[in-house]
Amino acid sequence: MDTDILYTHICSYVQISRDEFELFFKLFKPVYLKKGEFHYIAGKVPKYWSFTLKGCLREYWIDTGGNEKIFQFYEENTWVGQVESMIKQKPTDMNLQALEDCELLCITGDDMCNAAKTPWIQHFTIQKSFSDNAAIIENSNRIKSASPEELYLEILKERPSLLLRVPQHYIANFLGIRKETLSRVRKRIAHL
Amino acid sequence: MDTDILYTHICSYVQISRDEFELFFKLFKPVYLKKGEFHYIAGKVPKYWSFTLKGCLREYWIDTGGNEKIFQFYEENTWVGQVESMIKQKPTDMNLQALEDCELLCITGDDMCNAAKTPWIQHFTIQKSFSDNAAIIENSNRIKSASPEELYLEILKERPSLLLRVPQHYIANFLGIRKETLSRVRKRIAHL
DNA sequence: ATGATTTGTTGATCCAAGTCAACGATATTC
DNA sequence: GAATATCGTTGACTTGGATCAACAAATCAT
Repeated sequence: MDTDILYTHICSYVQISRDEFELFFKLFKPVYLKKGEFHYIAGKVPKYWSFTLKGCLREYWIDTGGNEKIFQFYEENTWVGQVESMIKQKPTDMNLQALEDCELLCITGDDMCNAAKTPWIQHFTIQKSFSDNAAIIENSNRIKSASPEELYLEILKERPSLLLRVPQHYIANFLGIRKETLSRVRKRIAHL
Repeated sequence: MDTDILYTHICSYVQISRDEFELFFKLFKPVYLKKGEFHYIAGKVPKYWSFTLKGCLREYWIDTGGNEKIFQFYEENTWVGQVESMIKQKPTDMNLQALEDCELLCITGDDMCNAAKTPWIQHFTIQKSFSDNAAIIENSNRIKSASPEELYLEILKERPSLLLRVPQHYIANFLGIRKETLSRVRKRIAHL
């Protein structure tokens, strides 16, 4: 198992030695998902907090009208999990599904809580929580205020890799528009 | 100064003694805002993290089109502040304005960081950050998926006090619709 | 390979909300 | 208490995106 990727990632939040990292790393186990499989589903408490090594996943919930709403896509080197739900042992309302064969590094809620007694891990957790918070707000604001065309151009600029691996109708869903509308937006943009 | 309100509030997150609380409480100072005044503005780093004792505030940002977008209203017994911005000394893009004369309890970013060395305060901070996180996601999801009428009915149910003290056009802005549309929604609902 | 499913495009129509404008009602201010 | 902002309602009109439907293209399964 190549530990470099996660080590590098964590170092972007906190300065730690390789040894400190290895102790933490021992708590993770690899999980492999086939395309289409679920890592957690609505109505249950997720088992793990996970780091994506390979693959792409979509996290969605079902709205009151019974429609799937994609909340987020996760690609390589991102964390995914329902921390609040695991801590409080409260079922999540999100579903996490692999869009490709995936390879994750997973830690249980309990192990994470214990690990958080270690100062640097606690610090990492807090930093991450705050920056997640800010990112969610920013993302939420963006979606609230932009037109479909602006949203698509933004995703084209910010996350071009997504567009190459995720079916368009999922992108449309994520942006809160119909697949037909996205198709037309793309056509309009191409003609510019 | 009546310390009961904040003490009770914090106890809903962590079990602490009155003495422990008083030590923490010493770090807060009262701030009074007149209707219309700003507690922080976009482009600067906010000075304080604040607990609302009295009054109502709106937090908004300016979108790329130059329009005000209300992100949240704050009433009594809620925390308001840009934690990420204070920690990283990075200017916020939010404005916080008093909609009524307000009374806040404020702690500086530095004092908060120091205080976070105390275990219960750190625990409180983490818990709050996680639950904020979950709340923001839920709110963002709601706004994404509901019709104006559903949104208004929800606010009517969840935060009826807001409707009594906040001008309707601010509510409309918060819901992401025009004031005329909200007026018509209200008319329709009244006729049911 | 071939049939079946998933995915993406295009056209026609509809409708909810935006826009513009006028006006009433309500607060604020001096 | 008159003058002035602010706030809320209503009407007429426009429009962007949803909806419905048909089909084309790509992918998958056996």
